[in-house]
Order: sequence, then structure tokens, then C-alpha cells
Amino acid sequence: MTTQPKTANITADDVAIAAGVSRWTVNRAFKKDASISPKTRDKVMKIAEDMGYIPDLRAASLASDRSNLVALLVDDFSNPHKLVMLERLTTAMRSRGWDTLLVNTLDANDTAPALMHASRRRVDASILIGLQFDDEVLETVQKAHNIKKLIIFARRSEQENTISICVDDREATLEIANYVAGKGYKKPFYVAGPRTTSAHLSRKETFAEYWSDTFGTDVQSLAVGAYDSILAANAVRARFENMPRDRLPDILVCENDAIAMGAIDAVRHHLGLRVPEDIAVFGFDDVPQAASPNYRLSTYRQPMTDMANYLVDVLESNDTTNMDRQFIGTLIIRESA
Amino acid sequence: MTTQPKTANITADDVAIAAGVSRWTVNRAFKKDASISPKTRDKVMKIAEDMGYIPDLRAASLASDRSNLVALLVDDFSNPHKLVMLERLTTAMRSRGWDTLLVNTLDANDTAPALMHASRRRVDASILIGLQFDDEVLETVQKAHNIKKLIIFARRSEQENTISICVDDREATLEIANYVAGKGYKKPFYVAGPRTTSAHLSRKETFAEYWSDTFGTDVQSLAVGAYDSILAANAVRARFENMPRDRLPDILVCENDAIAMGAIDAVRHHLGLRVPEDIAVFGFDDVPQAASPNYRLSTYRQPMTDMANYLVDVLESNDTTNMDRQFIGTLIIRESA
DNA sequence: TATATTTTTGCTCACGTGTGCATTTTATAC
DNA sequence: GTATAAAATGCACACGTGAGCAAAAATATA
Repeated sequence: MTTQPKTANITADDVAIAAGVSRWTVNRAFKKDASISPKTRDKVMKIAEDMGYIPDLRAASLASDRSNLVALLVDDFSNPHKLVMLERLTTAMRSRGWDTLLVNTLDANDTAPALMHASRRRVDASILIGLQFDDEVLETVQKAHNIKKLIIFARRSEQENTISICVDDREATLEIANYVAGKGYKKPFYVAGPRTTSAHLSRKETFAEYWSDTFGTDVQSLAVGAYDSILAANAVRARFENMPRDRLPDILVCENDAIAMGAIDAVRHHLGLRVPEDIAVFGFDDVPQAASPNYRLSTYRQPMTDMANYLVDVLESNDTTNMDRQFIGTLIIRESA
Repeated sequence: MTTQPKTANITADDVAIAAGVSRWTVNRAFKKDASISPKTRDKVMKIAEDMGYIPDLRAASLASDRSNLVALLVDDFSNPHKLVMLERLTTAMRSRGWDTLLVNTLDANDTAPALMHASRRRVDASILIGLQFDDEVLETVQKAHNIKKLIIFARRSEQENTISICVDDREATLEIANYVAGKGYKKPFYVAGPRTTSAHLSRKETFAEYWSDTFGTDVQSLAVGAYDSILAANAVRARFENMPRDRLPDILVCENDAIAMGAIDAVRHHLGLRVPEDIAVFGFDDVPQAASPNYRLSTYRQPMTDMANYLVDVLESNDTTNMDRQFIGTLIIRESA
């Protein structure tokens, strides 16, 4: 209590002196697979803990040129599936030693600035999670050589310099279409999400193609401006509320669950019809709410855990080409279709 | 294309040479309120952009002992309100120059380790968002002097060394209770969330106290193990499905919307009753889904944007005491009660 | 124009660690 | 017990910036 060392930060040097070893030995103790004898490591670790020493990753990263930090760019916080992605991604990453910088891309034109911003922390990779991006973004990536890897998660991308990890949309949609056809639905209607330039989903196109090839009929559709249940409910209402009963579709196939849940709400509360008896609804993602007794949504589950783990594989890999990968999910059949 | 400089990282020194100034002048150009002439700044910035120079925040942080980084610890990803919080917090922080480290506390005992982990990046503050924490956590904070500020967001905390930013639960609950009583409900039942040790909400207690003081009757209650709609639905079902109709409550007052939505589902789909005619439901948070035509949930909205902005004020302040603050929200009345 | 004042610029030192190699210590073989 | 291999440890240098002060340049004052 007399001449306290001012709570000065404790460094490896301090621990080294206390343990009677060199600073490098202290740092080695904290490093897996380092060349150090178990005995010294134990001793050092014990003293380090007593002294409250915590390695400084800023300095480590500066010296080694690896940050073990990843930027996660998110634009759309209204889709509950985002929460699932965040959970799976952070779980996989943290358990394997990767930290996550959560970057909110404030508006549509903010993706490139957000990327630059993140690169000021020298992230080892940037992940775009299910959001739109255009050529400007790619151009930024080219220019800023601080952006080492650009991963598009849960979206297809054919771009170079980009790694895409997603579900095989075509396969998934064909499975859904097949199920819908097999169940005897005759008048499907597709409720799509926002149409973006680069990384947009081709689910609607695949579904329509299947239906046209198989039955020779066109599938009508509508595009909701965002993956938002309430917007979707309003869009569905607007489209169908004045339509004669016999012209209504018998199933609404939706681009994802957020839209599907909005569609169910609209069918019940705005159109006054039953799901699935009057109009069935099919979703995509299998968000937790899809299982609620209220929705009982038939949907398609993406193998999120596998995808997240593969993402960490990508982070840890040195390859930069041919890392794209598409996953196969599973049909989840409940009562809505 | 001949002897490329190996894409070596571009530093302030490189820009300095190109611009014919010293390195410090380059860094000053990037720093707001720095002592530098507008002319030089323009020149430097132009050259810096051409060269693709991006300041390295690791080095800056190392040298200045301020990281402008904040750890956001999240444990429960099933409550949709988390998404709202994440959005508001990251918006407020990023627009004011703060970055967010998203840390998933993998399980109940992981809070303290997660805190240590984050402090390896020398975050300027750690934010616990609506999750449980106990004395072990506080002890960790004491010990690890790298944790500069510990902010409890959306939860009350009386602990020292801790800053709590939340809604005034007592005031809010009294408003709700008052509304419920004013509407003539006679047999309220409280559906609470998980009971944690330290930072648990006292909404149930306040409500019960009000009811007891005003009408002299006890309020029955039940606690759901997590803020999860499906769990809540099951809990409500289990509690009431075999209860004679005349003993059922006339309103379920819920600790938050996730639980309230589960309660509505249970009332309708498991008990086969109507909301609000047979049993009304009241929530808390006003999550986006609460407005859907399906739920039309009456609830209480926390002033999230104000709370998030105040949080950044706290980050930027040097005070460490008396920073706690409670906010007043607003009653949102829809059809569920 | 000479001097005082203010603004701008440059510089020394420090921040805490990793890499790769040289040196020392310990284990192995005969 | 000595020669040899293997493991463990120590060290010079590098990573890119900020704080605070000293020197230089620009501006104001008389």
C-alpha cells in the first residue's frame, strides 16, 4: 500500500523476471506447440496467473502479421435467421481461437467503407453474411491489400478473389419443388426477397424453371423489399386481398422463413383463410420460430454448423482458390405445407 | 508486372517519403483535431489514398493505450430482442468510432473466461448484454486490471466497479400493472424468465407487490428456463392444460416478448382459447414480431436508441462512478391486452 | 523591419510481442 | 564417461504507431 507500481500493465517481461527466465520463454509458455519443457511451462503459467498477466494480442498480431480476428459484416438485422448465423459462426470461431469483429454496415453504400474500416484492425478475413454487395466492394478489396480474404457466407458468388460458402440453392429448391409437386399442389406462387445485383439467390428462378419444365405452366411471383415478416405480410395482402377465391394460389413458396411467416400471418389475418387447407406455405432456413405451434412451418434447414466449421477451415487454410463450397441441407416437413 | 514490391504493407513511412514530409505528419493527417495545416493534410491524404495506405489500429492502440474496441458478451441468441440490441448498439458505436468485438459466451460458466479472452485484445470496455453474471465474474474483473469498464446493459446491477444501463423496471412494471388493473383484469398471472443470481429482473416482484398492495391478492407465477418462445409455450401449456376453465387467469403478464409470444401460441394452440377474449397477454421489449398481425402484442418499449447512445457517452467519459442510469420507456398498446 | 506569438513540423522514446537463429542444457548411445 | 543428437532457452531485430517536447516556419504586433 506504499509505493504501488501504479497498476502499470503487466507484461511478459515482468513475469520473466519473477520466474527467472527470459521473456521469450514466458511467451512460449502461452503458445501451443511451442518448444518449451513442461516443467518451465507450469512454473511460468503459475506465476503468470498469480501476477494477472494476460498476453497482449495487439502486440502479438503486430509482430506476427496474423491477427486471428475476422470482421463479420451484417446489414440486415430484421431477419431472425441472422441471429442463428451469428450464434453458429461465433461458436465455431471462438472455440477454435478466432475472434469476431461485428461490423454493422449502416446502409446500402456502406459495405465498402465498412470493409476499409475493418481492415484498419488488420483482420485476417472479412465475412459478408447474407448481404448484398456490388462491384464497388470488390474493387475496394482489390485496392486495399489489407483485406486478405473475402468470404461470402450463405450467398452464392462467382466472383474471383472471393470465397463463397452456402447451401446448394438449386438442389434445395428442386427438393422443395419436388415435394410441392408430389403433394399435389397445382397453383404455386413464389414469394421472393429483395433483388440484389451480385449475390442474389436464384431460388425463384430454379423453382419456376422446374415448374415450367414439369407442368408447362408459369409460376407467378412477387418480390418483397426486405427479409421482413411484416413487410412480407403486407405484400402478400396487397397482392391477394382483392383476388377472387378461385384464382388464389394453393401454396406460397417463400424465399425464406421470415417471408414465409409473414405470408402465414397474411393468409390468416388479412385474407381470413386457413393454412394449409386454403393456402399452404413453404419456407427456407428453419429459424427457431418456424417450429412454434403457431407456424409449424415446412421449410428447408441449412447445415449451419457444418457451414460455420468449414468457414473456420477456410480461415485456417492457405489456399486461396477453389475454396468455394456448397452444402446440402434437409427438408423439414411440418404442417404448413 | 515485373518486380512488384511484394505487396509489402504500406506504412505511414512510405506515404511520408512520397509526400516529402515526416511520418508523424502523415499520421496527424488521419487524426481529427490534430495540429496540422489544411494544405498538408490534403496533400498527404491524397497521396495516402493513391497508395492505399490504411492506418494500423493495432500499432496505434499499442502506442496510445486506447483501443476504441469494446467487447460485447452475448450468451443467449434465442431471444429476438438480442438482434435489436445488437443493431442499435453497433449503429451507435460505429457511427461514433467504436468497434465491437462480438463474444459468444459459450455456456453459463464461460462469462469470466470470455472476459479474460476479450481483454487479450485490450478492449476499452466490456459490455454484458442482458445476461447473467455472478460474483466470479466480478472477481475476474477485479483481478484482471486490463478490464477497464464493465457495463451491464439492459440489466440492473448494484455492484461496484460496474456500470448499469437499463430501463427503470420498477416504473415500467408499475405502468403495466396500472394498465392491467385499469382494464379490469382480475386474475393476472406472471410468466417470468430464468431466475439468475445477480442481475435478474425484479419485474415479477414489482408486479406482485403492486397487486397485493392494491387488491390484497397474491399473483401466481411461473418461471421459464430461458427467454425462448417455444419453451415458454410448453411451460404455459404444462401449467394450465388441465386446469378447470374458471380457475384460469384472465391475463398473462410476461417478463418479455419472447415469452409473451410463446404464451400466446400456447393459449391459442395448446389450450384452444382466444387472445385476448379468454386470456389476454402482455409483453415487454416490443420486438419487431410483436407488431405482426398474428400477435398484436401489447408491450413496453425500451428506448434502445437512447440507451445505446448513452452507452457510448459512458465509453467516452472518464468518470467511473455514478454512471448508472435508468431509462423510461413507453407502453405500446395493441390488441393482446 | 524586428520581435513576439502562434502554428506547424520533426524527433526521441516507448508500446509488447513474434521470428529465426545461436547458444546452452538435457537426453541418448555406446 | 565421452561423443552425439535433441530439446530447451536466450537474443537481436522487427512490427507501425502515439505522446510530448523541441525546432522551425508562419503569422501577428509594434
